[in-house]
Amino acid sequence: MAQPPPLPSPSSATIEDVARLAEVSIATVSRAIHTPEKVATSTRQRVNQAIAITGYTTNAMARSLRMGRSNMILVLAPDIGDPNFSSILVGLENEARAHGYGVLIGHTQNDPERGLDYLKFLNSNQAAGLLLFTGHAPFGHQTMTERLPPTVGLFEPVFNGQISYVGVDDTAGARKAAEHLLSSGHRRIAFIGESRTRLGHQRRRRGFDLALDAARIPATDRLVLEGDGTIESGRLALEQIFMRGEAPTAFMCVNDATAIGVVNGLSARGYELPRDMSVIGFDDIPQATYVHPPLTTIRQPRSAIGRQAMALLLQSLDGPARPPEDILIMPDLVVRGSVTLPPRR
Amino acid sequence: MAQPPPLPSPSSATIEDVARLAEVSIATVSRAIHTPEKVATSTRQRVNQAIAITGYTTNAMARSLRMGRSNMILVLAPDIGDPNFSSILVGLENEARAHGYGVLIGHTQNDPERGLDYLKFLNSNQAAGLLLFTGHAPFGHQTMTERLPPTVGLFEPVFNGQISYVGVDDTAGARKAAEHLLSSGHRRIAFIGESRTRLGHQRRRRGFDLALDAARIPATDRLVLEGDGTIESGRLALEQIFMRGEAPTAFMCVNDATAIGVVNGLSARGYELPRDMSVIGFDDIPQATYVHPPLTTIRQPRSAIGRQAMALLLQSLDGPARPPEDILIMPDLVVRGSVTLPPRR
DNA sequence: ATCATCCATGTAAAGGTTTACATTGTGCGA
DNA sequence: TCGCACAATGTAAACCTTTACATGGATGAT
Repeated sequence: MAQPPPLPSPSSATIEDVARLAEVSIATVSRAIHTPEKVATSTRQRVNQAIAITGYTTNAMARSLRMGRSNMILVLAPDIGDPNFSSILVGLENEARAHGYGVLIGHTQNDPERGLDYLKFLNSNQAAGLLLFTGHAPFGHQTMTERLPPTVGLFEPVFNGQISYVGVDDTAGARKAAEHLLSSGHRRIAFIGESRTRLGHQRRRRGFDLALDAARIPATDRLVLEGDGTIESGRLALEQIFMRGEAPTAFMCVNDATAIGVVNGLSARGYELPRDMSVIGFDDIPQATYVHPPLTTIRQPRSAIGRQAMALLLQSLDGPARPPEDILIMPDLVVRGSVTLPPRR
Repeated sequence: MAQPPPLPSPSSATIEDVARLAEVSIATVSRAIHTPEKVATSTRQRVNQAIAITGYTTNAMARSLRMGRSNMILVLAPDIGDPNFSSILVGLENEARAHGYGVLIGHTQNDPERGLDYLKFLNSNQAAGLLLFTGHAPFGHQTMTERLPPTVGLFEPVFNGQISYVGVDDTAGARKAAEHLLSSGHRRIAFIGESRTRLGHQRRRRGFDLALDAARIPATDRLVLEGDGTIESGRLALEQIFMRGEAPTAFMCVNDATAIGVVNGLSARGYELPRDMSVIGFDDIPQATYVHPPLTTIRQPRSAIGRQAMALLLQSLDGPARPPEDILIMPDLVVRGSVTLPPRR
């Protein structure tokens, strides 16, 4: 008859249980786990057996308390639903896992109270490193970075550039987008989504200007409208343009959400796209494929950003402190159906 | 002249620093924080002052280690990008926060290895409770639930119903959807997304059958196609229907993603919707608004589910153990543009 | 004046690890 | 045979809290 399997201890086993069973001291158990070469083979075997029987797993909390450092990385995002977020996460996690780190996610909702909760988490050494999504400084801007563990920003700089960040080369990407419109023959182009606060969006504006400068399009021929990067803001900007009565032949939008707003607005006004108007976005979010027409846009190299950001973070965890470093990855143009030649006058 | 502000200790202050400064014992400090009524007013003031000066925040890890329980809730999801997830999260977090708990998110990607990492996290008492998204059992199905902290499932039952879950009443919701199609005059209706594994989807199928039974639609008039709930699966099922040459007048899809696949497929074949075909979905994901035509669907009461699930979890944290309990919330029909009368023959 | 209460505070243990240092025992060279 | 080096293991402190229990002093009743 088969023996019933050994009962796993109801509340999980401690290192002491293992030591007792293996008839060694707890120090030896710890060594058998972390520096096996310092333990005699026979002892090691007994310990491993005892671990198997008890089902022991080391209490990460006690471990971190003692070591003053955990092996978790905290990723803080203002909005988990951000379509950029979920795809970047996989890159982050793969890289972390390869180095023995786990990833936890915190959702701040741009609420400083919540940010503070996570700050306490960090101050208790419950995470060894911090990743900040989309340039938000979740603890209020005055936070001293000295109290934080090693930190890397994702997509946008944080804390006035006091820390490293990994992002896309917004200027170059935007320039590619604008050049695509120019080379399709457009001359009157509107830029939708001017921002005073978001650096990335400012850079995209700059890329737009660089391309149009190079093509010698006079500044007076450029329409620039403000927007906060939401679908609604795209629609709104469109209204303003039509109120002024100066319709361009193409729209370059600061991101895909804005572009979707513009596309919807144009369709609602009876324009047939892309015959009557061309629209280009930035980001390549999943929805970009499902708009009609599918959006031509600039693709965020998401998994590359995730991988590099985590790699950078892990370096500063293990290695010595290094000066902040900005890594910009070049994005690519994705041609779909929303850009064609301008209509004949 | 203003004094320079007191330097915050470089590595964060411990309770001992506070005690020294306030000239009391660490026990008194702890009491001043947690049971202030047991500390003399004057002492309490001195302690509070010392806390302010040192910038002390209690080390959550040491606290949890001592108390054998933390005040964090872990939410485990196979796919953070799931459009249901982000909106449910807010409900969860609000409820948790109101009771002094924080929320951390783990992304399992349906990878048992990652699941195991989070299991270690739990076994170290780093989270007091667990929330499982979409019926996935991230540690492999054989895991003994005894080792887990109090756990509640979201949307679908987990561990064969051994734990409570909060979800939508899929059967009733699907019935509402089917009845909407019936009352619009449809008689030949296809159900897209039959599943052998996902219970929620099976229930939706059942709601479909109940409605059609009640309307005395013979079983032979019902088309049922398999699908795994992805956009692609919707498109695929559509192909099969056309290959068989038995087009219905309406499609009831197991979820919105499937419905989007069907809508795209129909448009690609030149059908004009909703004139030629009606389509109804389930879930009401954000994209449902941006398809053409906007999708009529059944709305998941997301924030209610989040709130209730967290409330249920918190109850079993504080109160005594209770038997597993299933809470089903009734979803509502959202009428948009994808359902009309069937075309005349 | 004596004693019992009670309030405010301190002492010390416990929670589960890791690791510097101390101890033991073995083998080897002289 | 002695002593030394080194390998294997054990002892105990430290990480930072919380809390049961002990202590001391003041208050009030008798």
